[in-house]
Amino acid sequence: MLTIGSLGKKTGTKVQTIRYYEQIGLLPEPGRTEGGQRRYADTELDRLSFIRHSRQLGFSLEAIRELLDLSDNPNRPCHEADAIARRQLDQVDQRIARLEALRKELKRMVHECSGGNTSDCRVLEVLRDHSECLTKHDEIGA
Amino acid sequence: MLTIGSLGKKTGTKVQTIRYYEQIGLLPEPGRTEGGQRRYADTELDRLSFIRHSRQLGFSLEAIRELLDLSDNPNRPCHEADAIARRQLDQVDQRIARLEALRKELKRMVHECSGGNTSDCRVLEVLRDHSECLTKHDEIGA
DNA sequence: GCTACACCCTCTACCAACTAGAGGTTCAAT
DNA sequence: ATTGAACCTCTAGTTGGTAGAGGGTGTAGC
Repeated sequence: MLTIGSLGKKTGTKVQTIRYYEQIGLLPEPGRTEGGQRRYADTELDRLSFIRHSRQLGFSLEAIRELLDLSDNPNRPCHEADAIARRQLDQVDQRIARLEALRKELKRMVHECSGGNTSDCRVLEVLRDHSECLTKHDEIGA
Repeated sequence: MLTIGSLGKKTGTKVQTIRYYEQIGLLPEPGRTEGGQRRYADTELDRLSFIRHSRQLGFSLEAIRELLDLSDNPNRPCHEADAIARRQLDQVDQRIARLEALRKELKRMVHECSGGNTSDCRVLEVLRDHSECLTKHDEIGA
């Protein structure tokens, strides 16, 4: 039986985060000691590892909730889990594309700056005047 | 003189967001009509455009606050603005690198899935068992 | 058995950067 | 004068946690 602190150490999770996951229903309510302290078994360790690993791969807590649900029902078809992962992959692809457009623009800004006063700073100038940009980037950030 | 709504339309900003920027001191308090409605001049239009453009390039509101400050003082040296932009560029580079590691892992997961039941789903299996991963990705997400 | 002290408990509030809605007022056109 | 869109303030919600106050518990050493 693990205390919340040692569970945290084993999974690389802060204690508050574990309680937070319990609060939003991602982790079940664990057993307690007489004095009211949480004690965890290996099932909970596995579940928390699953959650943390999924977070590292960028899945949202909502997506993880679905994945856990699928994982709990071994006879449900696999394509649902697959679809969630594919969706995540798409999002990552989109974010990379946006960030790369961003990088290009920033690099250009920074390279054109030649020192001096802010009155003729290229960085500020570009920020002031959108028309100086190469791309439209309506939604580049995010 | 612009109403808050038309200022929003011109800059692609929601009305609530403009009020929010005012609240946190990014935009000055504008003039008001007798009835208390905000009215904006071109200075504010420029300032909001600057903010929105910077946001599109991924700058934080705090960074934008500094940039606006520099922009307001034309005789301050340019390298400060340059440093802020470089910092942003570094962050973007790091995010891209992390996302690319992520994409690799996700792609592998998805490709290995061959349909069937969740009981032998590769996606779920990889999430369960970190050791199946190619990279360490302690901090891949984010 | 007693004491120290690290660890645990709940609760509230905070972070970024907005967004949404309730409930009420004003502006401008007809 | 009336209508209706747009405005006002205020509060609360979003995601995924993090921080701190104020107090209780578990256990190791003596």
